[in-house]
Amino acid sequence: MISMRSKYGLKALGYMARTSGKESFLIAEIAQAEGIPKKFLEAILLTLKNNGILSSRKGPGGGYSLAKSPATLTIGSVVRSFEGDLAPVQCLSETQHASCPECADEDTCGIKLVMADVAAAVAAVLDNVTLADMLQRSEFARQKRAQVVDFAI
Amino acid sequence: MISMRSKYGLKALGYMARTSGKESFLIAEIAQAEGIPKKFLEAILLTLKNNGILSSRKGPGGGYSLAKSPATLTIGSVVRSFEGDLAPVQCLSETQHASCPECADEDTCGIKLVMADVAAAVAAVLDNVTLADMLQRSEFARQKRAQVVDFAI
DNA sequence: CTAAAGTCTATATTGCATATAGGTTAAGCG
DNA sequence: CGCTTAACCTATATGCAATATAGACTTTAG
Repeated sequence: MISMRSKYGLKALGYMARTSGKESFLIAEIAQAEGIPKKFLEAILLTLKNNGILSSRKGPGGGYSLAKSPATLTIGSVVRSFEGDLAPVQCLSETQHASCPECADEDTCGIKLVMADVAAAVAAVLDNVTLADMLQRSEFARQKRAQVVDFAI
Repeated sequence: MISMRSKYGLKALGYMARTSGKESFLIAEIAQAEGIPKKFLEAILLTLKNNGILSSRKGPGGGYSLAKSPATLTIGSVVRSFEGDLAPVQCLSETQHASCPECADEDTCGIKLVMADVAAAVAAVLDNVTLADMLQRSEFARQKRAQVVDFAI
C-alpha cells in the first residue's frame, strides 16, 4: 500500500500539469481543488521541492511550479520521494543499505532473491510511466465512459 | 514493505520443506531453528493453516505439516495470507472491494490505472515462484559462494 | 487420567502515518 | 520602511496497525 502522501502528491502534480495556462499555483488553491488538507499538502509539496520535482517562490505572486515537464517526470520518482524507495524488504533498500534484522545470512536468503525480482518489476512499471502518461490514461478513460453514456442514451 | 509475519511465515515453510525425512513439526522446534518468537510464530502458523497451506494435529506426536508440496505452493499465496492482498491502493483490493477514501472518481483515476499495472507485475512474479523455487535459488547462491571461497583459498 | 501440543482471547507496547497549530522567513508593493 | 502575502519550519496530537507476550482452553495419544 502506498501512503496518502504519495497519492496526494500525485494528485497535486496532476492538477498542476492538467491546468494549462498557469505556471504558478498556491498551496491553498491545490488543496481546495483536489480536496487535500492544506497543512498536510504543505509538507508534501515541500518534499517534492526537496526532491527537485517542484520549484517555489515566496511572497505575493509566488507559489509552486513544476520543475520538470510532465512528459519527463516519472511516477517512480514521485513515489520514491515519499516511500524512500520501492524495496519490499529492508535489505533491498537502495538509499539506506540496511539489512533485515531477522536475517542470518543475507547472501543466500531466498526471500531476498525473490523480492529482488518484485522490486525490479515494480520499478519497471513506475519508472516508465510519466505524469503525462498517467493524465493521458485518465483522460482516455473519461472519453471512453462518455461514449458508453452516449450509447446508453 | 512486507510484514514480519510474511517473512517468518516464509522462513517457517522453508524450514519445513528443506528438512526432509520429517512430515510433522512442532512450533517450538521451528521457532528455535529459525529464530522466531514462539508465541508469534504460533499465530502465524495458524494463519497459514486457515489458508490451507498447513495442516495440523493436536496432542502428543502432533504438530504442523505442509498441506501442499513445495513445488505447488506459490510465494504469492503465502504473502497474500498475511497481507490480505497485493494491492498497492485500496481500490484495487480483490478481497474487500473498498474504494480509496480520498478518491472522487474511481473509474478515471490515473493513480488507480497505473497501480493496476504495478499490482499485475507483482502478482506475475509472486504467483509464478514456488516455495521449491525459492529454496533452490537459495541453495544455488550457497553453492556459488562456496565456489568463490574455494577459489580464494 | 495425564501430559503433550495446538488453539483461542486478551493485552501490552511501540512506532508510523496522518494530520494540525502556530510561529518564522522571504519577497513584492506602495 | 512597513505591510501583506505566501512559502517554510518546528512541535505536537492522535489514532491505528504491527509486533509481540501471557495465560487459559481444547484435543488426542498412551
